[in-house]
Amino acid sequence: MIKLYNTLSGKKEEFIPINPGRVTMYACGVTVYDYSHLGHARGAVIFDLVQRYFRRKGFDVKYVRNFTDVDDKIINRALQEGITPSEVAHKYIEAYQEDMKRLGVGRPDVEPKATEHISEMIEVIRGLIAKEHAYVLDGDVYFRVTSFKEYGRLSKRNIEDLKAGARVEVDERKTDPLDFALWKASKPGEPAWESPWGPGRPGWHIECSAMGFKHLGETFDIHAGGKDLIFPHHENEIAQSEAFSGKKFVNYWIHNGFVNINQEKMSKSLGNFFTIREILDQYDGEIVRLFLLSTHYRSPIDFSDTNLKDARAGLDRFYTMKEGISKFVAGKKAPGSRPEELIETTDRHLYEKILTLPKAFEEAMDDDFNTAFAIGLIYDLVRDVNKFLAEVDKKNEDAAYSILSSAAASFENVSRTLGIFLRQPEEWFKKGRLGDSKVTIPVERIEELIHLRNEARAKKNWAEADRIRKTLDEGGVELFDRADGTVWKPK
RNA sequence: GGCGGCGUAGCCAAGUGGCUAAGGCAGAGGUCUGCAAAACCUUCAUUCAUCGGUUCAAAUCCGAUCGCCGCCUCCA
Repeated sequence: MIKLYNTLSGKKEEFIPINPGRVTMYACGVTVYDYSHLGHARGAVIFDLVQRYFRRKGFDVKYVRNFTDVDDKIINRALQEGITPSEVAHKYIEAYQEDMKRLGVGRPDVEPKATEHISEMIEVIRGLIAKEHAYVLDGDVYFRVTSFKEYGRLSKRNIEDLKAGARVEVDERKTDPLDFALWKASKPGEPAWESPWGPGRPGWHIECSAMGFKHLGETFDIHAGGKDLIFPHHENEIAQSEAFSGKKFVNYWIHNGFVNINQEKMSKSLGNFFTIREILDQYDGEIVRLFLLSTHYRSPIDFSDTNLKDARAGLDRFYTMKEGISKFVAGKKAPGSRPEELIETTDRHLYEKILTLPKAFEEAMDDDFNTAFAIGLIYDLVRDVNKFLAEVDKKNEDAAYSILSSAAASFENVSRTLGIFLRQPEEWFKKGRLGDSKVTIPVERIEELIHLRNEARAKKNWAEADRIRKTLDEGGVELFDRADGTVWKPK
């Protein structure tokens, strides 16, 4: 049973799909007017994981994440860059796709663009006008907030409070200051589509309703987005959708917390943001992904160098263990039948823990996608497996094989869902860690120096060995002499 | 001003009524190692912002206080 925190009720609720075994899910994507920042990455990573988790649990999932490709900011950007708005949108969609790929975020089933759903939006607006939930003003169309009695239910506000605190400059023509635009008449030179109210473009909120309707139906299971979208975006979506269809729009609303810097929300307006690609220049995508998953998705997460380094250290530890397992298993044959019987009683507990990891993982994930706890479970078992590896020589070989190959399988099982810890250790140590390093020596030269140093070591020429170590150290390379050979890592 | 949230060890972070308050990083001591690191072992919160209350029992529920943050304007 999956429980998730529903913003609508303010509580964790058992997930009950509209159609048994199926999940329809919509996540608000990005407005493509610039490179996306780490805050956007957080939502993308967590909701990608949510839909993957539903699939793991056997649900047939339809996951939709949109691109807002028509908007004031895109128009402004186009003027700045001297290209058309659609060129701006195209450029940043491409960039977003690259960023997502590097973060291990899969492509949703549908990635609708607002500009490709203009006629659907017009239909919804037309319906809202017919039902007197909307009105036309000089080529603009506004939604009449007071016509929807449940307005404020999601964000837990009432219309009076909103009016009292309103900081919006009031457009005197609107019937009510809270009314929001469904359709905006275009000024000359702006992107425009024909409509019953004259040439114009859609307001922001209407796209998600129209695209949700089209791809998922008038009522769907889950709608996701950042906490900052609760009001007004999602509140407005509910109002216009339910006023139009007369049906409940969405059963479960889930919202992720912000990425903070020095306890402040990372945002464009504060100017304290890092784009995903800036961060990926320094840290491998897997580090960033692990960092984002190591805090519960509804809590704020503080972006800092220390926290990224912690994530990197965690990956080092995991891959060191994975390497240990591979080294042991390599070259050995799988034992015959019932090797479990050879496992010593002292290792029974470990074996049990290994076999139940996927189940424990699911218990954590079932509880509102508690990835932080799930990762804790993995680290906990890493420690136990390392302990076992440290004395594996004393163990029965078949039993050890059985334990370690089971461990590899269990880790693989949960890693596949989390989208981390999936690489080969060599690849992690040679490539993954290189991203943020200050390694100034070419890899071939490093290997060559290591070879020379080992020749010196073989002759017990420690002075020469240490000189080479120092040279590499100055080039940002750290050496580790292990029983099975010398390994290097970026500092 | 309205609404919402948060405050757990040096740092990050789970836990939201009841076994020893997960896990990680950093630190300390040890095993190992030419040196070093990794790995392993040991250690590291009688206590959960503060003060009251409810309860047989609270980090977990209630109230107050202090501090921080978010939304109310485009925002993941």
